[in-house]
Amino acid sequence: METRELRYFVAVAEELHFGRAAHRLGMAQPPLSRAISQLERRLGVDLLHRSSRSVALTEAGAVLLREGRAALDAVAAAERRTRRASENPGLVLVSKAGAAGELLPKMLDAYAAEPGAVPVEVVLCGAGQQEALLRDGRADVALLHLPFDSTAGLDTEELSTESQVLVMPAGHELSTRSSLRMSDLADVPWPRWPELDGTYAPGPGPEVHDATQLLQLISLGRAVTVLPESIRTSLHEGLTTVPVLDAPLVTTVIAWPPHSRSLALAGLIQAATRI
Amino acid sequence: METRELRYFVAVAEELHFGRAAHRLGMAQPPLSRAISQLERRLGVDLLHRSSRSVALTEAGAVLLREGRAALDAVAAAERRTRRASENPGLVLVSKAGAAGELLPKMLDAYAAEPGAVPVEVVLCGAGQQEALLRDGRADVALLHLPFDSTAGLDTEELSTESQVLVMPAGHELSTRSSLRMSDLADVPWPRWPELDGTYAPGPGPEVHDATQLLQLISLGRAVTVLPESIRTSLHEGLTTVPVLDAPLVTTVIAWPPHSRSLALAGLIQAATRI
DNA sequence: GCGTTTCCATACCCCCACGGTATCGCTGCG
DNA sequence: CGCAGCGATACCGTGGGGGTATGGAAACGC
Repeated sequence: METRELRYFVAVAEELHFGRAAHRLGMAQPPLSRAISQLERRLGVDLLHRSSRSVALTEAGAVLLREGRAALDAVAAAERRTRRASENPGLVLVSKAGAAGELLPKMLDAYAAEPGAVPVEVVLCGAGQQEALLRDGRADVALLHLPFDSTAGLDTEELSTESQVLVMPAGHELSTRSSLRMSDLADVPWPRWPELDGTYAPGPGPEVHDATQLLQLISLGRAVTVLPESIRTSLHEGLTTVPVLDAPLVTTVIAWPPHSRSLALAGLIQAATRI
Repeated sequence: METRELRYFVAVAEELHFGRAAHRLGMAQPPLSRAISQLERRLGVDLLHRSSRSVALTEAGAVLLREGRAALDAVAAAERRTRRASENPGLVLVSKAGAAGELLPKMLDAYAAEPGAVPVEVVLCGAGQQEALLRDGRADVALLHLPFDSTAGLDTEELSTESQVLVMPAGHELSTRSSLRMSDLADVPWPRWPELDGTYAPGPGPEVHDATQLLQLISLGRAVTVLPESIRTSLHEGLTTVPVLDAPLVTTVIAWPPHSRSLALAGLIQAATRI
């Protein structure tokens, strides 16, 4: 199967419309129709139920859509990483903006001090995007925070585990407590983070899209939230924290695509786990 | 990048010889040379150091070899799974021969009792092959045993954790002990399992390639070994076990490729975790 | 109910890119 | 210095991928 065929099929399967898919692919509709039927004939599998009015996926077609997307991602990642490897011998590390605390600089310093260390470019992105960046080859390695991020399909090493604290303005009614439980926070509206598609789920809390914005909202008394305790080192005045005893523990892991353990990456991982 | 180009490059990168690579690909050498230089020109990256006498990978070439293999695997898996989905709506589960104990039949029964369950084909294979079967699409889901198997690049759910026991013939000198420590076994020669390539590492222990063979060797007094305690339910007479207190705990997990969570697979995973 | 619109499939043509053969040019070796 | 080995280049033929025009079936409007 050629990637061209996969691209064609994925386009048709997503649009469920040969005309639109052909337009998206920058080609005419008839060759696209032919390409898909050839693919079906070569696989010996019906991928689409067609009537002259509508197109629908068969069971097998749904499988090929899922698997084909992953395969196309893998090909794109191969190309991107190859290009990056030639123009820049370094690594690209991705982390959530504002979430890395002191671990990240320590790790980078420790790695930079090693013989044979390569430059590490740090990319900060929104929550939930790290996986996509790793999968399609724009990044080599990521810092993830369990249990929030998923490590599906990645190799990982645990770096640290920490408890969580409630972050609030200094004058907040809960700021005098020495510790809290989740039940104390039952009726607090949580800030809402964007979904993968960039939209927000409905709810009472304020919409936020990065940690800076969140901390500013907290300063203004418009929000409170529970964050890993390492956030305390980067809080400005006017904010205070109280431990939340039964909040889930947050584990920071370093994660990378399983097949891509280059020498440089192995060094960085090793440096990270030694901290 | 087309898969054809990737196949060509991988062949050349593995052979480091255009003539042999072309032969392996069933084509003549000149079009292969051209295809590779075109690929290099299109990527804008030198993949190979060539002299008229020898070929060597550049840094970027090494990256493309790694990533390209993974991408080709993904494409092959997409094709295989699609074909399987059309001719057979079931799932293929792979487990190490003799390692699944009672968990596997329980799991299959629990799943089969569910509404909408599909047939599950069980494939038993040698140690360390499950990952390859999952990666290239010949299987949908696997039972793995940590810490022996690696779950790199897979999604997993823990099913059970058990301690390990020493398995030996009934008359063995250690069989009268109520428990053991690893230090008691320091000078016991371990049976040797095949490596990924099918060869055996040198060493004093007997060579084995499946659990049946191993148990027979133990019956004959030619070997002893440490196995998860669930093995006890399937031991025939003449073999006995003693707990090894400080042997690593064995966790059985169910594992699947991260992007392939079909409805049927989700059902099987759920049934498995409920046990 | 018939024209119209909206799709996907078919028919036909063209061109390019892929693969083949022949050959060159470089290099290490006897 | 000649030869053998190997990759690159030159040139050619063909198959297949893409284009346009058109067919044909199904939903929709009046």
